[in-house]
Formats: sequence, C-alpha cells, structure tokens
Amino acid sequence: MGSKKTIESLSNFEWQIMNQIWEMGSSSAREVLEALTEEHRRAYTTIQTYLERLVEKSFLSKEKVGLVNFYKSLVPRDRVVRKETRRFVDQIFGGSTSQLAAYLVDEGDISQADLDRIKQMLGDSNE
Amino acid sequence: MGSKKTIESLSNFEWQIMNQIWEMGSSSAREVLEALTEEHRRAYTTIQTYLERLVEKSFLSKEKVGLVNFYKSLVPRDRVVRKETRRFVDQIFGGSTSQLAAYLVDEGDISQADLDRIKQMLGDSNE
DNA sequence: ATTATACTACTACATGTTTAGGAGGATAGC
DNA sequence: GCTATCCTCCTAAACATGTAGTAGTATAAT
Repeated sequence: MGSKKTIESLSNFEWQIMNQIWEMGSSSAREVLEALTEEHRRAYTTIQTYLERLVEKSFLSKEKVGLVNFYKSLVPRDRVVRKETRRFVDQIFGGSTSQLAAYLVDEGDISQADLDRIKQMLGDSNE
Repeated sequence: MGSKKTIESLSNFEWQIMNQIWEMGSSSAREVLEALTEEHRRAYTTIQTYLERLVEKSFLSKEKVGLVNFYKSLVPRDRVVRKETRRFVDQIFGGSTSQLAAYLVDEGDISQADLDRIKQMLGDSNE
C-alpha cells in the first residue's frame, strides 16, 4: 500500500558518517575517512561497513564511478534531526518540548545570543 | 584509584523502566509493568530482565521484601538527564546547545506556554 | 613483468539491546 | 492435599552496533 517507510534511526557512529556526507555531498569511503576527526578515526574497512549499512538502511545511495563507490545522502538532514529530536524529547522529557526548553533554561545551557533571539521572536508575536 | 565510575548510558527501553521508578520510587516488577502504557507493555519477565540489568549497571538497587524484589533508583534523574542531553546535543547539534535552542524555535516546536515561561524568565533579568 | 597500493566485496566476531520462555518455590483457594 | 497463580532465577535467541580482517582485482610505478 502506502510508502510508509518507517525511517530507521541512526546509531552513534552512523551519525558521524552521515554528518560528513551531509557536509561534503557525494563522497567515497576514503573521503569520509579523511574528513573524520582523530577522535572518530576508524579503520578504512570500518568506514566501508558503515557506508554499506547506511545504504541498506536507505539513508545513502551508492554509485560506482570507475572503480570507486560514491555515497550520497537520500534523506535531508533536517528530516532526520527532527525525527531524532522528537525521539529524544519523547524519551527524556515525556514528549514535552516545553520541558526540554525549561530544562535548557534552568541549566543555563542557553547562551545569551539564544535568549536574545528567542526574545526577539517573542517580541514579534506578543507584547 | 578514584570512584570515577563512568556512568553507562540507558538504552531506549531502559529509560521507560527508569522513568517509572523515578516517578514511583521503590517498585516491584509487577508495579513497573502495570505503570507502563499500552505502547510500552512487555512480558512480565522482560521487565524483570531489565530491572536486573539496571541493577548490574548500578542504576538500581534491589531489596527483597518477603518474596518480592523491590527496586530503587541509585542515581538522580537530573544527573542522567543532563548527561543524556549533552550526548544528544553533541551528536546532533555538534555540541552547541544554542543550535538546539535555535532549532526548537525555528521549528515552532516550543509551545506558547514555553515561550511564556521563557519570556518570564527573560523578563526577570533583562528587558 | 613485478611489486606496492588502493579499492570492493565478503566474512567475522564481540558486545549490547530487545524480548521472552521454562523450572521451581511459595501461597491461596477449594 | 491438589491446583492455579505469582514470583524469582536462569537461559536463550534474534537483531543491532562497533570494529575490522581477508581475498581478490585493478592500477601505478619501476
């Protein structure tokens, strides 16, 4: 029937990979590897494995150019961020973005710039 | 030498369990099971398994009262929330809480109530 | 041609996560 | 006393995640 396609979610390291692809566009395993920071460096074949898995999960497409595979994102970053944020909020804050927001404020985890920005938006609609 | 104790993190379903315990205080497997929503209902033994794992992970203590085990949280919710939020922000927003905040605002994911609340907080310090 | 290099495809394996069944003890009805 | 029920403890098994090695093929360098 429909194109439900329950988008799976990304694991920790898959995010690292996807972040690179989103940033660089179509890339080879080598390119991804080189773009990763020291902290996220892994064996070449590890990167390959992840890229392949992401193809299976339909997050990436694979196209062979000459001998080399190039991978390209199939899902916009925003969409995944939105989904992941929702999952996070559901899990930790019982689905209430309010609670997350309140938490961030309470923790003083929001910079003055953010506050200014939010304030500005608030100013627009009300007050 | 110290009591570093690299707090492990909670998996999806472990959060469901912990959320109940945090809310209800010391509870038995049965109580946790009953408190879970339809969506999170699982077999009785599944709940047991999770509770035991959480004891191993040092998130819960176990005390037998009569024949029944009661589990109690060993870590304050706040602490875990803080840690998880950081991990999330690191992963998705490159460690920038600002970006998360901006995102929430852009997405209109913050309710009027939140905005009011934030506004109130802002109002206190600046205006 | 021989060797070093680079890449793909396949395989592997430990650990973590999700989910639950079965054996056996205690207790509550009847 | 027998049976249903409920609980604990132990075991299991599929699937996900993290990590990488090996075989084989192509190409570049000499």
